[in-house]
Amino acid sequence: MLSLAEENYLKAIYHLSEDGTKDVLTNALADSMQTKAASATDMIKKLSNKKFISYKKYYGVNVTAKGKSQALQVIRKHRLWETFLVQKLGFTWDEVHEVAEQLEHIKSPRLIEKLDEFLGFPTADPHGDPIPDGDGKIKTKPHIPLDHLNEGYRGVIVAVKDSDSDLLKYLDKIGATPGKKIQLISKEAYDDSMEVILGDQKIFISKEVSKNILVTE
Amino acid sequence: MLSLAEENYLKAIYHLSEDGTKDVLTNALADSMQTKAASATDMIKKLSNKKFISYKKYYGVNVTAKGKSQALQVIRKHRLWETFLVQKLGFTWDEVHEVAEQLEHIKSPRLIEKLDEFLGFPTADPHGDPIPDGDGKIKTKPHIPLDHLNEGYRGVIVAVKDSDSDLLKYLDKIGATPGKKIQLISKEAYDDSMEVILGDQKIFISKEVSKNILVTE
DNA sequence: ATATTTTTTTAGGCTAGTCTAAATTTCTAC
DNA sequence: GTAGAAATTTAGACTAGCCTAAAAAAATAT
Repeated sequence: MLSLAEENYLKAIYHLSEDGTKDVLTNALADSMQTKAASATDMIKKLSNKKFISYKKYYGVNVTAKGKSQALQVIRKHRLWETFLVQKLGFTWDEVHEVAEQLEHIKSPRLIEKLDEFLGFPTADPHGDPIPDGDGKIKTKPHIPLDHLNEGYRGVIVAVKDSDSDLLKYLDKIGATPGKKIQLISKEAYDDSMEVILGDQKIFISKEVSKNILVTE
Repeated sequence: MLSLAEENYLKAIYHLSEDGTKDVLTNALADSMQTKAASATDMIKKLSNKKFISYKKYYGVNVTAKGKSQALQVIRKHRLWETFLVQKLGFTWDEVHEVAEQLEHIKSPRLIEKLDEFLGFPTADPHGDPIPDGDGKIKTKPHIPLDHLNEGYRGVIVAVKDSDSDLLKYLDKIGATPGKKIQLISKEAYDDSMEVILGDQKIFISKEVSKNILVTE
């Protein structure tokens, strides 16, 4: 059984490793957790002793199968709670993250089963991120950042990067939410800004924004 | 802002003081928290320094107005979550306490407002215990333990004491839940056991059980 | 009213998680 | 391939929350 702090570190490692594919360096972990490298090293040792990560001194860490499965359970809880907050309690998109950070640590397998059922077994959270099932399996839809595409593209928004609250508010305002159809009308070669059709509106967006909109096809 | 441990101690003090009316002794608090007296003393000092309780060495503690208000907020959250678990997620009566003990510590005033609204502003939890409002006000219904009443009594169950999971299961089985009408047919002077009508059934209950059923009138 | 028992507090030590500062290892540049 | 820079680890210290054992205060019994 992991402590709250251990769970948070493990989740951060999993995310930084891009779902377990890359090594994570101590400083990157410390930055992400807003602590110092020394603290990250301490926690790395603990998680390593418990076999959630494998650790080679000075060269960073990897999640083990055990660690990945544990991280996915936390992510599952986080995304189910976010879905609950938006769909059932009427929270807006950009308000949910902080609360879900707390709720994801509640220990009760039964609660999560029941919540999943109550929400109708959703496969994606309000940001479009996939919700792992009880066994940690993820239904991954392919998704491409909008800035990689060209004039003439038509598709559907599958997710948005949920890094920043101001960005989320903006995306919400222009209606760029998962599930919406989107059409790329023109793209300016100079700065990669673009004009798109979103619902029934024609909107101008910068490359900064288009990088954070993930679409199908 | 209180830590998780501080919140739990404060809540225990409030309950042991019977809603702030009695002094709470160090050993009673330690027993209730399943810790040792020395730990209770440590925490008493902390809560006292922060003005949530008033403390006279060797003579026990009292909740201050500030402490009472804080305790009621935690109790409010606990009871709202219990209501949610039973009404929305289909938990049974006896399963909710442990999970609510965790959920009650989530810090988000907005979450509690929204949850309250989602549940339709309930005034009592599944055990019949009153839910304090946002200002800590409690709608108290008068309630009498069933064993204090005599043959001929008719009334309604307002609450049950939620001390023990086996008791709750039994009460659930015989249908002794808050809101149900109850009629006392006969009472045996020898052992205070009694026969009651509950719904459409005639049931025999011992004094042990009747002490835990709280009724109106 | 004093001796004994009970209760409470204090003293000192432990772990988890954090920090700063120093030591060590790896990387980079020449 | 070695010097300096950057990253990482270690050492040692701090707080919160808990413990045991000893000391002190209050309650009780004769």
